[in-house]
Amino acid sequence: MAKTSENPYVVQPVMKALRVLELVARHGHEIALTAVSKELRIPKTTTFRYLQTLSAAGFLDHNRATDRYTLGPQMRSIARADASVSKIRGLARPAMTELMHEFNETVNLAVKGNGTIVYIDLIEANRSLRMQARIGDSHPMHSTALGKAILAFLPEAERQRQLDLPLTERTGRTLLEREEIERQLRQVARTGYATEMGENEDGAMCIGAPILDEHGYPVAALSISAPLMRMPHSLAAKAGARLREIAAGISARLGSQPAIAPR
Amino acid sequence: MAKTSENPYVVQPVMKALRVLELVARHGHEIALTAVSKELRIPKTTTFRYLQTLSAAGFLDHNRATDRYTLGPQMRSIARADASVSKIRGLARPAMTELMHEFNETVNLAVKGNGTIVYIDLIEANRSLRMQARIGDSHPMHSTALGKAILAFLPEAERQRQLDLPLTERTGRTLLEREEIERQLRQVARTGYATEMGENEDGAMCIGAPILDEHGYPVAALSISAPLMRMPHSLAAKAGARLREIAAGISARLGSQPAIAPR
DNA sequence: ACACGGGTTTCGTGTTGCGGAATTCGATAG
DNA sequence: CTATCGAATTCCGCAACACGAAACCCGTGT
Repeated sequence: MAKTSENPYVVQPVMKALRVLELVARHGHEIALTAVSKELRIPKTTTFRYLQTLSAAGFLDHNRATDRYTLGPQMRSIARADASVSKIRGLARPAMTELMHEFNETVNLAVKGNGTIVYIDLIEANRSLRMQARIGDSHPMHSTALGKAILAFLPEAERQRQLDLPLTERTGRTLLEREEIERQLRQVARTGYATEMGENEDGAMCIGAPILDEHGYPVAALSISAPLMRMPHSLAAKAGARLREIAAGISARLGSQPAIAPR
Repeated sequence: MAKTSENPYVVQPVMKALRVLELVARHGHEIALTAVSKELRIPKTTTFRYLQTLSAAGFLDHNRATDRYTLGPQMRSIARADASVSKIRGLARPAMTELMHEFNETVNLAVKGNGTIVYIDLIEANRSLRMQARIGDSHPMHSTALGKAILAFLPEAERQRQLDLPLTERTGRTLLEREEIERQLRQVARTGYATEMGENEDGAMCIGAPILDEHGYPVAALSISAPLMRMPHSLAAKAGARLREIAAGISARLGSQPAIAPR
């Protein structure tokens, strides 16, 4: 077999299992062990083990009734998440660049993770003083403008569930009282953007607006972050309005209906 | 390690590699070897091999410039194909049941594979005499009504490429001359449905209409199949018209613009 | 120049994946 | 009810090969 010649670091079991995964996935319908084994010329026993492993990991689904295999939830879930993220990133990027130039501050894009927000893109201002998140970082919902923007537009039940979790204290100014947080979230829902002042990182502030999908669900948020000293109230209000506007534009392109329908 | 206790047939390298795949995929952005290794508590060397293998298989993408990994084309392609198939199947199913009752013959749904059509669903008529395809089977394009319906609506270049391949002879009546096939395809393009009489299976016939996606590309086709003796010309014409109508309905729900725009 | 962090390569070890064969299971038939 | 076939599981002994520590390489920052 000349298969190994390519890359000395490929682990054969993994490679073969991936071929099984691909075959099953592309088959488009339930397929049985023997069929896979014959098609790929991998002995039945080995194929069996791969199918078991792939199923155990959720990448395949084993229908016990028919003893056949299909694409599993894990694959679908990963694909969905990825498609959603890249769609949002793609839609947001031009607007983010524009925003960055407009205010000459760093612009961030984050999606809602499980109880956190995860940065998926950011465009850095060309300034010496800046404290940045990195793409892939997670931050708590309640201590960031990005998170507060999302929280404010979450369905009531889910928001309550989020706020019931223990709230970590990132800085001395991090909001921890339920009352105060809820008051702010109502405010965010009214104005359409959230503000955070030194609650996540000392000396830094952030203004964020939510991005809603076609169901009106806040899947992501857009923000501008700056050192506290560089962002006076008047400028913050202007930035908030601008963020709201741009985020709404992205939401619209995700299929979200604006509050007041045009046409 | 209590990990193995579950299922004695899981092969560890595969399982661990899948955890790597999942982590990278869910990270939503480029991630480096060391980060993966630390996160999953898998030694650097091993993680390295998995990342190499996953990349070699196309499930991950290795950015040589930054030495980081992202979700690869293979995953996206599989996900796309799967989403498309299940969407079409879901949209078509009710109409297929209806059609089956209307004509009391088997109704088939197939997607375009690579040079073939692949059955992704079928509803069988409750009759004793029937010769069926099975879900997952592939048949040549040129010998089936499903395939001819798709061929007729393919972009010129791709159709030519298909017809340049050697054409297998399924029965004595299978069309093999380029001239005759192209004549028929023009006819199909005009009438909106394709007919096949004993060209794929002796004694069986089939009538098919294409399902077009939002770009007008024929991603799938719908058909009614019956023994030759049970489907006289007059009935076939009626079935063709009905198939065209129903397939167009499904196409519309896939976002395809009808030939004559309404509104 | 040096240390450091991250990626790649080497290499000897023994784990563990492999696959042939035996077994069970279930459906169909006689 | 027994036979038979085809498919999925289980068993088992062997050695291939995955493993991971450590060495190495290379670019960066100090």
